Amino acid sequence: MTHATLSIGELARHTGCKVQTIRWYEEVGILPVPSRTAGGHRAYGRGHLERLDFIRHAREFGFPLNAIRALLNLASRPDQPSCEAAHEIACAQLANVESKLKRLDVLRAELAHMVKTGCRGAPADCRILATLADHDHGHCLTAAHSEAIERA
Amino acid sequence: MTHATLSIGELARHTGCKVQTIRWYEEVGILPVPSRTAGGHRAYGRGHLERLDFIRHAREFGFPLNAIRALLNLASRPDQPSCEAAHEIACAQLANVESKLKRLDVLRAELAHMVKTGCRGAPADCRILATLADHDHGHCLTAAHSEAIERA
DNA sequence: CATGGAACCTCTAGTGGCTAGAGGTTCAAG
DNA sequence: CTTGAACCTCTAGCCACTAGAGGTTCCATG
Repeated sequence: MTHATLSIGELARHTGCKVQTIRWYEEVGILPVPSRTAGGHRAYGRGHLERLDFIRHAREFGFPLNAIRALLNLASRPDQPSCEAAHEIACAQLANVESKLKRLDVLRAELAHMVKTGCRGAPADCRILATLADHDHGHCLTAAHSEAIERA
Repeated sequence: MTHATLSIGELARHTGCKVQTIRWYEEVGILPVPSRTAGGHRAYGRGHLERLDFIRHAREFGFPLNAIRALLNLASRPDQPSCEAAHEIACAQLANVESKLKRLDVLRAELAHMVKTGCRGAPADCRILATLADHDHGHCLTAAHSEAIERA
């Protein structure tokens, strides 16, 4: 009753996280090292469950692990500046997502244009290959994608 | 006059590609091995320049290297089925970008909500940390982000 | 022709966030 | 006591690069 323990598989089921991922979170120090059974199996407690829930949820929001680490530190000691710092981290992530969206939107328009134009029967007239081969970027809708558009 | 050669640095300048990246493209076999000077420096020709231009341009459209490899093969021998195959690859990339856009849009809305709600003075009431810690996802606008929203 | 510094060379390791597999051990149900 | 699922560690791979160490070559000056 005091503190039931969970195997790594049970923890995985409870959190929707893969077993290997849990072990990897332990390795990179974002999830505390659990105690072990006599045979060497990991035994997790409620604290681990909550922390992993937090991590998974934050990952779904796209926060990188470093940001999650910071958020977890803030959450663990609810003293004064925590809230502001959390706000900053969330804002940074929002800005990140917004910039990705912008770049992807440009990209979509260009790709859609490329696909739509297609080719006119003859393979030599293929617009897709022509667009990609074009030195002057003349087929592009914009030149705005010049700096690393992927890595989005 | 016949075929001026370019050093790796000159090729980099002409294509907007980093020197290391060019070497890496060679290593993974997407850019042909160039000839060398007596001292062992790489010497590139016009063919390399054009191919690297194609690669860079395609990368700006977010095509993965494997797709670019396929596109280059198609471009090199303009026989019948090339155009259709190129179209397929471009469509796949467009679909890819569109699905990323959808997921990022959901994400943006949720993040914006999270940031906007903020906290109400007391750090214990911080909505950001609360949202992330929330087991039931009660603070989320949607539950649609459940499957891997990042990797976008 | 000597010199110096920029540009080149190879090789290794790191990024982020996992995922997959080999080869072996432990646990729990029957 | 047996079986087989779940666990263990360790290594390597993914993608597309990027960074750095430590050494060599090139070429424009003096």
